[in-house]
Amino acid sequence: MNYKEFKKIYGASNQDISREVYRNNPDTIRIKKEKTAVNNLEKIFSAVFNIAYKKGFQAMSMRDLSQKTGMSLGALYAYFKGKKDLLKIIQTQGWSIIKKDLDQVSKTHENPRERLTAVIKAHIFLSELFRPWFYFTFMEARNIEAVKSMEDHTQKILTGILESGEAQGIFKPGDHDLTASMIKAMQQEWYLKRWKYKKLKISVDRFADHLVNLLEAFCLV
Amino acid sequence: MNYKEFKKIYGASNQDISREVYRNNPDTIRIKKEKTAVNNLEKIFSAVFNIAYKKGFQAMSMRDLSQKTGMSLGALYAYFKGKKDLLKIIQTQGWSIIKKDLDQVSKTHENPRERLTAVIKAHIFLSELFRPWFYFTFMEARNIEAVKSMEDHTQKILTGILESGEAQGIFKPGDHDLTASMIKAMQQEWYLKRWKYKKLKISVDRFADHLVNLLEAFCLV
DNA sequence: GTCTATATACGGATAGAC
DNA sequence: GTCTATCCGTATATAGAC
Repeated sequence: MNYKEFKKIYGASNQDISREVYRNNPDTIRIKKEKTAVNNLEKIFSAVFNIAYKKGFQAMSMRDLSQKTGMSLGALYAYFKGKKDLLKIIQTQGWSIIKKDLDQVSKTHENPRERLTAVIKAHIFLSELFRPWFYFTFMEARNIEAVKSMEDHTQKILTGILESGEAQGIFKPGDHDLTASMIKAMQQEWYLKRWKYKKLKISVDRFADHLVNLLEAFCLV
Repeated sequence: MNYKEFKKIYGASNQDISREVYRNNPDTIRIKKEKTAVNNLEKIFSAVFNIAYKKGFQAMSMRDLSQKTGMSLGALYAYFKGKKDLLKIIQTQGWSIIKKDLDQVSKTHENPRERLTAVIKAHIFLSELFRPWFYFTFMEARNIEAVKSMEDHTQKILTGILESGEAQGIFKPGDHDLTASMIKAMQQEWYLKRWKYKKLKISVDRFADHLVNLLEAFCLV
């Protein structure tokens, strides 16, 4: 599975996320027409990610956001109750589609080796597809409990695969928790340091393959 | 070399950094007595790291800082021109000692294998010793050019070691830039996710050894 | 050197017209 | 649905006493 194939199968779009957010927040979003709402939500999220990348969410003023989206201050407040509310929406509501894909992948493949590869790659490919969401969540929501527990969850999936692989004699015994942590660190590297890989001209497929190779050299019997 | 030994040889302290900062900023710091200045600078930095860890530097108000340090607003402004200036001081001035240690380590050991281990461990141990500095810089200064070029610099050291190891027939040929990136990602994991390793009761030595083992399984001929 | 009191600006949020 | 004008709290920064 490479990135191109992955996109065909699982490929949700930013529009899908915005629609999801719109439908999940009927009480805070005062806009009636779904089409305009979804459209503007996309603009808003994109602008937030853009500004927050440069100066952080806290340092972004509503006036910054107004300028970047081309919408007025008043208009913005029809889409969320306030700045805090906007943050919360991004932190919590936007993830349902992404989570769905991750869970789906982690159920495919019986063989531990294939399963490990699939799960690792799926995570990287998703973070490529929705990089701004991943980046923003990491930088602006690191200490939120929900995010920590998500990290815990995906780590446990990896540890589980490593353990069942060991039980089947495919993987070496070892400190699987620690190995799973290292995997997560390397996955995060992809969306945290985009500038580096752009500069080095390293594609997402090359990155993912390298990670899998590195890992198999260490784990396989 | 383990953490305990490392500390004995290279162990600078927070006080050393504060003294360095004091001496490097005679025009912005209005305090005459070095002892009180260094003392209070330590308090200030520690408080900044503490508050910024929870809510980020931008969200920290000067009143927060005043309360946490026990110093008044007026007193704080005798130590830096303003909040922006404080950020800049932390981002740029505090690193000279740390850089010195890193450079020193990277010159020891002729043998590539030993050198790789030494450099990797030294970086992790330094980040343990000065975790708040590393964490803060990552979170609050990621897109600063100076920080990017530091990352570039340390990455090139790693790539260089891998290449010379390949030339000597000790390491396998491979994509050394990418491998060096992965190493950096795993090193960063240590100071970015302290809560996780505390919870799993994994020591810095165990973490560092695991990283070295993982890498050698991949690199050694 | 450090404090308290205060000037000044800026940012979040709302009212009400269109 | 979106705009402009405006309110008001909060944050940075300074003045001047001790």
